[in-house]
Amino acid sequence: MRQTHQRLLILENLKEREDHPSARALYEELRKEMPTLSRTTVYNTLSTLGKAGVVSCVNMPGQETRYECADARHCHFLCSSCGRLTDLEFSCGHVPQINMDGYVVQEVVGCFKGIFRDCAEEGSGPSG
Amino acid sequence: MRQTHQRLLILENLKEREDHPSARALYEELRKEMPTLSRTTVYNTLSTLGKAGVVSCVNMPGQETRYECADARHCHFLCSSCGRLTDLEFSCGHVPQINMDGYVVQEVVGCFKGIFRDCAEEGSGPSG
DNA sequence: CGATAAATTGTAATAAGTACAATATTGTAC
DNA sequence: GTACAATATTGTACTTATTACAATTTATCG
Repeated sequence: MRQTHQRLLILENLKEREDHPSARALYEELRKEMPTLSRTTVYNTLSTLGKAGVVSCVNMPGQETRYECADARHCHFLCSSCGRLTDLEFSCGHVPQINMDGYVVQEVVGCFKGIFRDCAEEGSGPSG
Repeated sequence: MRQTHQRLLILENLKEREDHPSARALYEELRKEMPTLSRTTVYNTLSTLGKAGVVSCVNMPGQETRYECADARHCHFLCSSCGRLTDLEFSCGHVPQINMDGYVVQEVVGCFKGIFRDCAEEGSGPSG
């Protein structure tokens, strides 16, 4: 894989931040540093880095796909009030067990949806 | 909530099948029985039933949102070869524990991606 | 049955993501 | 350093899931 300015920029940015940005968010942010950057490149790069196992993504209903650097397996928590997506320290522990059956697991997408206590106390909840 | 033909039809169909259809798939299927059914109604109904806690949905990268009747908490397995989405009997066991911290969990979205042994043996994998 | 509030419908819009062809850049051989 | 081939980037156009909205229809209650 070639080392291009765009790829380095995207990967560096993804390493620095912990807010699991979407492709759009990355594009908006990085355009400030590299105005010629194209949306397509962001998607391509995330896809390439994803296939290379360097980047992984999180998908939740009604949300854009959000990306992070792939490291140890962990789960995610999405706050339905503020939209922040954070890492949870543990990983789902059932993976080895389900390899027994009729399928082979390649990837674990564990995600928890709820609301931060802060958010719950501030407003009166996500929909009110 | 009003009891309409459309809602009953959608809910009944969702109860019968176990393939976790997408809104589009439901629409295509149910149009045979009710040709006047509109796409918007399918989306509206799934959203309404979702808010009522009757229906839940599963989201995986690069996939349409797929729906099922909400029952006991469980995880899902998506086969990257044939696209089938099946229920896994267990649920992620960490939910009570993470209620301790700074957030309240409302929903668990546990999903495992991989390949059915059948699919793996038949072809030479999803991309070949 | 008639009123009213809610649901359905179809069209149009939004927006995430992809395809593609032209241009530019990278890594390598010399 | 220069030339070359392979790969990456760019921008536009397209696809497609989902949402917005206004007009029409239907469910429910008296």
